[in-house]
Amino acid sequence: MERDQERPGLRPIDMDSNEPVARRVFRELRRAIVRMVFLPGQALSEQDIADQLGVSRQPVREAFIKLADAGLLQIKPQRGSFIVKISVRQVFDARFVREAVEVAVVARAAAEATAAQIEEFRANLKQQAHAIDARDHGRFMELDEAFHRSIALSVGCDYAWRVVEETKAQMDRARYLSMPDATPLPRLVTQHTSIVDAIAAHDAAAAQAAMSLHLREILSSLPELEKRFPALFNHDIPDPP
Amino acid sequence: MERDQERPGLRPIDMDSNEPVARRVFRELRRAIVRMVFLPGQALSEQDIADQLGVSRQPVREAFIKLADAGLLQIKPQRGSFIVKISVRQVFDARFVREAVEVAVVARAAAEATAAQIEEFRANLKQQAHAIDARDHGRFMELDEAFHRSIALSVGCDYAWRVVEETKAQMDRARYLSMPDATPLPRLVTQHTSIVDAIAAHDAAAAQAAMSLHLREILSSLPELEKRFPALFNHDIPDPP
DNA sequence: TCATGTATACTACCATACCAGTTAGGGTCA
DNA sequence: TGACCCTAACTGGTATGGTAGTATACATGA
Repeated sequence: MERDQERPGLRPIDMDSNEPVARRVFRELRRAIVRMVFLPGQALSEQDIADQLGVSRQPVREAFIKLADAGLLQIKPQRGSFIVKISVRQVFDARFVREAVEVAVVARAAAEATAAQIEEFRANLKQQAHAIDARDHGRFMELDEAFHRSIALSVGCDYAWRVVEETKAQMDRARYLSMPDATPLPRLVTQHTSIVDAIAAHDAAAAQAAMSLHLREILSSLPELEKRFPALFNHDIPDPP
Repeated sequence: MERDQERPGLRPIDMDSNEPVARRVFRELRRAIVRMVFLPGQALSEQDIADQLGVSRQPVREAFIKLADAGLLQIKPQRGSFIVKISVRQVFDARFVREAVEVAVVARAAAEATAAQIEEFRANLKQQAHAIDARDHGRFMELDEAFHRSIALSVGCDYAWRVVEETKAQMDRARYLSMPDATPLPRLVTQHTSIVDAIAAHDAAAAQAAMSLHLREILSSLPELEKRFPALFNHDIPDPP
């Protein structure tokens, strides 16, 4: 048996593609970090990753820098690079920004969304229900992200969604941690439905309230997670630069 | 006379410092772009900048990539890197996100700010008035930024401020463009004062409304600027990747 | 046993060299 | 004169070499 099959790790970078190697390395690493393939606290070496992926150190270095900007990797000069531990403070900060942006977006959606777009949202909701029936948590998380994204893009808030995406990275690590037991997914679908209903009714205030409530509940299990996986969390205050 | 005195350009990077060269190059370039030392549309070469700053291409390249992420530079592989033209669409998108975040921040400030912090805000307001009396526009913009930052940091919204900083870069280029004639600065101080008053009264709704109004007016002169400096603006839709 | 100095094996950072793709200009040929 | 092609001089992307700093294992000493 191939060991790579059992433990996902990192697959070699797909050659013969126009896309810069550095960008693909970044995406692959980011995916691995968010999906907890690399655990918080773990050290990552430019040389190691370069060898595993079959590329030189240079693109790996560029990917490292972008990961550091995204708050997923801490580069300690002349010492090493480490997956940042999940910080409850940091996750809640990200949630705060995400709520601010998505609440503003959904208000615009309630004012501007067309019937066709609302139908699209509802179609996604049906798929979410199917994914739950099939016990396919990974699929549900993809649909969840697509749901929020489609709302933002439907009203032209591309840049706003880009900001949300960055904040999501922090939050999603915690969500992947809680995946097996799973937060009650049907409840999330109910909340999603409330959001769409408010948009369809062109009730901005209700849409904002529904989105706000939804985003506040997503992380309700965070304190419990911190107790269950203390090694993956950063409890103290971060050291200044 | 030194030519460097007349045309700011780029000064050589300060040696003997622990801070990574790449970061300093990034800051210097970002400052130059936001202050319109490099004009939108202008080509920037990694090699040129490296020579001007007295460093190698490597840290310059890293700075370029970060500038591209910030939406200030467009890197066209094998062709060149160009200061992105100001896009009205992009500036308004940034403004939308900034308003969403700062409105949420100021609501929290209205709920939590202490008397000492409010005094600090008012002290800044006085300095703003002095800067206007002294016709020191540059100083005013610094105080303006410090004002918004101090509100965010006073309630622990460090990450939120980081997001705002990114959005500000887009907006500030337009503001520097309108600097000489100047938007009516006393009006901005009045709006700032309204915000502080609402915070002091612990009236979250009023604070939100004041901040929202303030951020909407900042760019009221943007369409006029586009007419006066058409070469610096990007009028068409951006070409897909 | 414990504290301390030192050699070594890392790290990330920066400089340099090479590569492939693009562009612009000049010369050639119809 | 005009369309074409080829060459040379760029561009950014990648690979590699060298340097300074840090952590650690280990030997040495009290």
